[in-house]
Amino acid sequence: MDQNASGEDSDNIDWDTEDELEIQSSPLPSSSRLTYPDGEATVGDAEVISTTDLSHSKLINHFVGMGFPEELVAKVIEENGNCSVTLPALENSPRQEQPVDSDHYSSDYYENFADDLSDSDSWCEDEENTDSLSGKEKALSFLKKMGYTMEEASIAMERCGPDASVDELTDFICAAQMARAADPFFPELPEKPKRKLLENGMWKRKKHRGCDSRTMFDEEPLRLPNPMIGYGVPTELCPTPYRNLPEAAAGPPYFYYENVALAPKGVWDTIKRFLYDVEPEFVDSKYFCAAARKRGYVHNLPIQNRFPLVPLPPRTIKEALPLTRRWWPAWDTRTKLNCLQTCIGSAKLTERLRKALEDCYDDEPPAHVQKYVMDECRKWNLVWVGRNKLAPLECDEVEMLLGFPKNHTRGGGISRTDRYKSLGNSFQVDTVAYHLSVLKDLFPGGINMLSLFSGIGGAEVALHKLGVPLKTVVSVEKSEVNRNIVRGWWEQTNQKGTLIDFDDVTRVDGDQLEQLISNIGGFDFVIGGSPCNNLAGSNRHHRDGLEGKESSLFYDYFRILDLVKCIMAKPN
DNA sequence: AAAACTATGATTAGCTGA
DNA sequence: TCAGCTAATCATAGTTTT
Repeated sequence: MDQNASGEDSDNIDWDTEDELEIQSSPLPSSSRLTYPDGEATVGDAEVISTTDLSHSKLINHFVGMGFPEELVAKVIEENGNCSVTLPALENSPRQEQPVDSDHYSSDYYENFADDLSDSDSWCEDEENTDSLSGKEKALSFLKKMGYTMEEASIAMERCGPDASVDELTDFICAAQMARAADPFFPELPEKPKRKLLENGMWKRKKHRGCDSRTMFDEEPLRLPNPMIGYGVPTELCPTPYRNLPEAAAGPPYFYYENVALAPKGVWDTIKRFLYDVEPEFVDSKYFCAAARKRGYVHNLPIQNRFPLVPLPPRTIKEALPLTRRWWPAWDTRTKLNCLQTCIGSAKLTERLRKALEDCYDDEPPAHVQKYVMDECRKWNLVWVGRNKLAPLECDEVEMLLGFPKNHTRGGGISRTDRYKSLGNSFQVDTVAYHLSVLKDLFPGGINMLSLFSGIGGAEVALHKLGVPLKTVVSVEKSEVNRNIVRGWWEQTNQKGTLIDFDDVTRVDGDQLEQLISNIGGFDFVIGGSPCNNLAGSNRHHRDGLEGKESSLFYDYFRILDLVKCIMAKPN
């Protein structure tokens, strides 16, 4: 077999990363303190941070940053010391069922809030009256009394787990409500005529009503760039632009979030708003390898002086899969594969294609057959493996295209089906590594990393290939086979640092994070790509957007990142 | 019980010519 | 400006085989 002959034995390369990797146990550096410009006027950071749940304080700042009047936020905080009570007070406002109707954008929009705060005092009493119930019933009952629907409450219970505190539950519901309220295209919202009116005329008119009326609704919807090269790719010559990060986005820690670019409308606007208003960087991995992979990345990393992994991977199908070259007909003009997904084409399909081609004598097939074959080839990423023979990619070919070492996902008890699934859900290593390359100079002594939704370890592999020493990796991954893959890779590559496993992001709480941060001296980097199941176009059944069963775990990414930011900012 | 196998559209965005 | 077209898409559910 000469399919390895291209010299891609990346797992055999000496990466010269044998620096001493001492684990630090020093106290938090006071220099890592953050400032929160959003809340500086009326929301006293010090007081808010001292309340029970740190993430709430930043949520408050978000409300201010998103256009809620500071007076209102401040007032609510004054009335209720605990953020977890004040946030629902804000969110039970008209915003929840806010129709996209120009009538509701009048200047008295916020004046309605005052009325909705009227019974906020009674919540605390209700909390004490439910002691006799079980934990779950108690929480449900409490949430119901707070004005949440049973549906919201039970979704939150399911998402946050049975042992979640009321604070965590309300936190989750608030996040979901914020998303729902902020999404002008949310399903239960108005019929089309009004929407059109808004898009065509009313939208712009509102924008010119002065800075005071600036709200989240005024933002232009995000558009995907064409070409999809983000702030630049190694193979396209263009100067790196300068970008101005929002102050609230600044680290520590550095963070990096990933998900599918082609999500339902409004999803990326929501993601952006939660992640400190950082503009997503949309990049297609076809500029890094032989397969397309359109993804959005939200991060606060520097974008100057990036460098790619070398050697550069093959960037055409024929270079990546040289054995297929001799079978490739001239009328199949593909040079790149489409997105590598979690499932492959069936044998029945390739049989149908073979028969359709064999019926065409020995000449070129007629146009309609060519179109039929090409449509299926593009849909299922088929490659030519013989005369009239098409086939889906093998697991190891997917591994290679995604930038993983050969056999990275092989063996150790994982089925072939699960290999495709895990690979299809992974990062493209070269793409991510290009973005993360700036960490090498920033952390020559290595990094402490929090890796959420780690999967098969795309982030870890990328950093290792870059030569960034991994001091501590706290990895959170639900799938046991995936955790085994990362653990196996960790040992096989003779990592000198520490790998710590968790299995459930919804169970990661502030106490655990405080403990971890105090032990390792803080996280330098938080990375994760949350589930795309409910965002991806391939999902026929439950493409429910960010509120979907799995994709709503995005809010846990935000929650955990925000907790880390707050803990790291806290003077110690 | 686990793994393999197979059938199953809709939502976007971009392009083009009327 | 817009209907009509091309094109892409980190998947799920049900069934069969191992």
